[in-house]
Amino acid sequence: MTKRPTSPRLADVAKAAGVSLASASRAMSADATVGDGTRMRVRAAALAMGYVPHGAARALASRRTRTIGAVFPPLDNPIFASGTNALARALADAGYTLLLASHDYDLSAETRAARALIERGVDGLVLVGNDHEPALMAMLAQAGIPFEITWMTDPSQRQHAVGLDHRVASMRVTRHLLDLGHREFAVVTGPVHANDRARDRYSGVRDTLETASVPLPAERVVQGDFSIAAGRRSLERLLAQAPGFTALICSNDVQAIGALLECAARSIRVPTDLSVAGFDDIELASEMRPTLTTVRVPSAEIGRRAGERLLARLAGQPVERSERLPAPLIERESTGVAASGPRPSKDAGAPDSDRALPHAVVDAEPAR
Amino acid sequence: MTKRPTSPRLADVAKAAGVSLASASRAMSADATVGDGTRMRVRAAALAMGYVPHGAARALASRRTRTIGAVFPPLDNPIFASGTNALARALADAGYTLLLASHDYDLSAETRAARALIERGVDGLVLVGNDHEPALMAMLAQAGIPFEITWMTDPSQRQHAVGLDHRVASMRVTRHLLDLGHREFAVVTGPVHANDRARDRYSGVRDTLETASVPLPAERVVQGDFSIAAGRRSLERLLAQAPGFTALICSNDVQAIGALLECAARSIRVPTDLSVAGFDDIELASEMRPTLTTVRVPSAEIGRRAGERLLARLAGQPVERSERLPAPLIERESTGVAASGPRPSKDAGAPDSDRALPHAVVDAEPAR
DNA sequence: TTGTAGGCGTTATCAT
DNA sequence: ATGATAACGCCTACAA
Repeated sequence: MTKRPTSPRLADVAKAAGVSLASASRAMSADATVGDGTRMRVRAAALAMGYVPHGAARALASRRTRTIGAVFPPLDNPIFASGTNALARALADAGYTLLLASHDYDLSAETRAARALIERGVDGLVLVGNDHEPALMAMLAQAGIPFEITWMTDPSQRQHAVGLDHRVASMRVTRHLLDLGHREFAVVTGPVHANDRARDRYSGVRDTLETASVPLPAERVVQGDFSIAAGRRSLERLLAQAPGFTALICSNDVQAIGALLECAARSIRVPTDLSVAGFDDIELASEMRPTLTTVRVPSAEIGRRAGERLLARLAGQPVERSERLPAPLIERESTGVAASGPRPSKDAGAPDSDRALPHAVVDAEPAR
Repeated sequence: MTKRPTSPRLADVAKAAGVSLASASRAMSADATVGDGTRMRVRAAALAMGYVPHGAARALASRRTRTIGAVFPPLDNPIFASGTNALARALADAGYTLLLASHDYDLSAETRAARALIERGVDGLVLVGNDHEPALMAMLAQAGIPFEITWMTDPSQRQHAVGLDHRVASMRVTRHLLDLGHREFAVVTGPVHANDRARDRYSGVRDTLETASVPLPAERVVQGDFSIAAGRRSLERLLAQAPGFTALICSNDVQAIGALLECAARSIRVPTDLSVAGFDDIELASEMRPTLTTVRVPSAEIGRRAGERLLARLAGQPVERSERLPAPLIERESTGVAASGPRPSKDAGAPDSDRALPHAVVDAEPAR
């Protein structure tokens, strides 16, 4: 044992390069004012010694960690997985790292997780939706940490947010089915506690039907979590307790695919006997047979933009408060003219030709 | 403006509680020797002032961050998503936080990502597989950071690892199909660069066939990435360039499901005309029609165990070097007796009754 | 352009 | 059980 092999510090690098600690520090950080020769020598010495900066020391002195935190619902959900992935990538490209925490739609767990991230000194935070404990918001305010709300927009424009209007998108789906002549609806909703996205989607359906004077009795609404199995069971329950519906709206694609599989198992023809719609447009939606009518949620773009926006704000650049991404209705094979639909509202004779275009993208952004 | 509202430091809490900085520090960290009264007063003061510990300062002084890093391939892959999820949870339960980085099967990106994590002072690191740049291993060694290899075991027992033997599991799948009388095989392999799991799975198939003197011509092997679309295209290519096979082995479930969907589109009956097998046992595998024969990979458990093992090692507890989790073959509906299978190796008359048990778990751990 | 020196907020080592 | 006080490794005015 020669000397106890502790990893080299910046001071060691400086000594090896024959410069002061300060110069070494400048040479290592990109944009400082250092002589070219000095920079080269320092960098070379650092490389040779296998020097790795000490993040904590750097953070303590500079008061920033080049780290962004994110508190997400379970990553098992494909949309959050792809969002996380895109977020991590956007940050990495800028030399930032993602600190990740997740929770099971449990607000107090979310607060604890966020607290852990804040203690770690994250420079910014990414949250999902607007459902949070006041304590969390207070912590963020006191710590002065910039944050982004994702997947949702903030109508009040108080928070920085990048996402979509789940309610409007959901109304679009409902209207699509109404236009196909459906009058007997059933709904599979997700867990709505601590999940404003699911709540908005449900209220979009309910209110649209109400406006159209189409009833949605309580027995035609069931709640299940976001899994294929839950989708199957939900349809099963609906068929048992209130059969006779011709249109089924699910809170997300995973549930809808479960419903489609259950239909296949029961020889229920889709869309002849039953139309099924989802939400998210995961890869499987366009690959299933029948292909699934759904709303395209740009998860990866949400993740990417959240990262970019946060980085821009940290750099002092202006960004618009709330950014709404398009969430177009994607009409596919799983929805069609109502079987026993009474009076199809519009051109009930023609829609077959429309449906012949499976992957047609109908971006019905409300005209305004 | 009264005083510039900077967030309170431990010194402020100490003052408010009427104790010294040192006592306040001890009162905040669980296991120190402090008087009960002191602890109470300090905690109360901290709560009242909304005190949040400064992680960087703490890390600098204590030389540990209570943070674990993980460098994963894309989380789009369901197995990594659930593994990440379980890992994050296991760590959170112990007061640790997960620092996450991901890469696209790019070794140099992986090294860069790991470096970023090490700079952040992670107390431990989780990697996937054994394919890494020597530079990364050198960094880990020099920094003295404990790490876990996941999804793979390390036969040499040099590294700490928790995972499964992809080769053996893959051989099990192949033998299952051989036993069903298949002699004409086709294989969809994943990207094998920087992915020893995929390599092992492929070699397991190839070697098993070779041992059985069953040919696997080059035209019967295609490579595609891990997506449903790639699975479909791969089957398409195989049918175009070398039709006539009765068994298809895919590198993972996502590809296999793509293949099943393509079969449905082409009216190829599964398993009557073609048997299809996957790997991973994602949720969809048991929900698809036909249900998919595959290997159950305990992704969530791998993530959880990786976290637990790392925490145990950090606590100085002993853990066995390399931990192999069971990866049983799950026989389901997508595999069956070879249509034109020449001389079924064994009891070709009976297997139908076996196949009548769709979800049967056959854990064929090699006897040894 | 480069060097000097004073923090950054906590923990840990000593005394007491 | 508690209190001073010296690290911890780096950044950043400020001075030269």
